[in-house]
Amino acid sequence: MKEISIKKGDILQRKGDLNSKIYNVKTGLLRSYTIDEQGKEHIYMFAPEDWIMSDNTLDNEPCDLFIDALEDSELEMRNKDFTDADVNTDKILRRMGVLQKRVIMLMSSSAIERYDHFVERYPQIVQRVPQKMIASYLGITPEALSRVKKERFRK
Amino acid sequence: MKEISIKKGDILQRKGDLNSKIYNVKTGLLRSYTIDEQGKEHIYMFAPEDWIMSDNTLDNEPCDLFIDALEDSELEMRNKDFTDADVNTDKILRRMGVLQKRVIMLMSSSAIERYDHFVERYPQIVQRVPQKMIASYLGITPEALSRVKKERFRK
DNA sequence: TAGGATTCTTAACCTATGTCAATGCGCACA
DNA sequence: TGTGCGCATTGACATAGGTTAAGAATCCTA
Repeated sequence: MKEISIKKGDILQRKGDLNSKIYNVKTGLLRSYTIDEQGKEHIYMFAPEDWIMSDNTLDNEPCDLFIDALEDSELEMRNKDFTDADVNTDKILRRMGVLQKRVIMLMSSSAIERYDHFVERYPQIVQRVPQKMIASYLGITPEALSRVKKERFRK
Repeated sequence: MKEISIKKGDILQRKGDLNSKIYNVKTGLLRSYTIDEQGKEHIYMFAPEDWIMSDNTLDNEPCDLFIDALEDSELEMRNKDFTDADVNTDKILRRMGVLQKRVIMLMSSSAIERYDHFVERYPQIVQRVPQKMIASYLGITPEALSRVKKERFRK
């Protein structure tokens, strides 16, 4: 285990890397994202204080995700061994719960429903990142998010 | 831990239940799915031999998923305590890897790309379930899957 | 082996969201 | 105190996938 401090914009991991670590966020805000063949960015997860951030690419293949800092951050970095007591089962379970909800919402909810759910669940993050990143997390374009927010207002 | 045998069609868990268990599939095939407000079914996961099946709804809330058997199956059923040696970290990591890939593909790939990926990754499952269930897993309608398969063929 | 149920395909039409381009705003910095 | 840059908004248009309905194929099961 190693404690590290990083600045806003610093990159911790790049898509294709092999030495994937697990980060425990003490202060600040991390983001993981991928870039597809068309060069488009898709945010996979935000990790504010008290969350863990890691890439879980299967089979020790080159990882899929970039990880960078959206704010100056202090982190604990360790190798991915799950038995480590500090990466406790509560955080793993919470992570799986978030992913389950996310998959279900991507499959069954409209853009505006996903947005409302996000704002309700993560009001702090909404304050801390530009709206285009929230759109990216929700799986839509910034233009679409702008539009659906406006449309809802008309009702 | 308890060993149970169930028949095709048997339901192990319903949306809204509280006593969520974790199942280790020894033989057979399970499926988890949700039903949205419009009554539409969305498959969350398949679990063939050697996979685990569980609901990871957050905060001990009523669960989101139905779980049923697509084939006669033999299972090990246990409570959700992660420290149990038999629900090992390999399976947890594999599960998180699958979810990560799933989220990324839902956000960045077209229907036909998701289908091709599924067929490549799970050829056995393709043989064992109707195509409309694969469509449901991919987040599209059976009609759309039928169409995109045909369209690809035209090229 | 027939008959009903389920699944798959196809077609016409619809809608949510993407794409592209233009504009304006707000903020950091010279 | 301007000015440049990233971000948000808006509009016109494009498109992937949804909806509905019908028919064809397949499969259970009596």
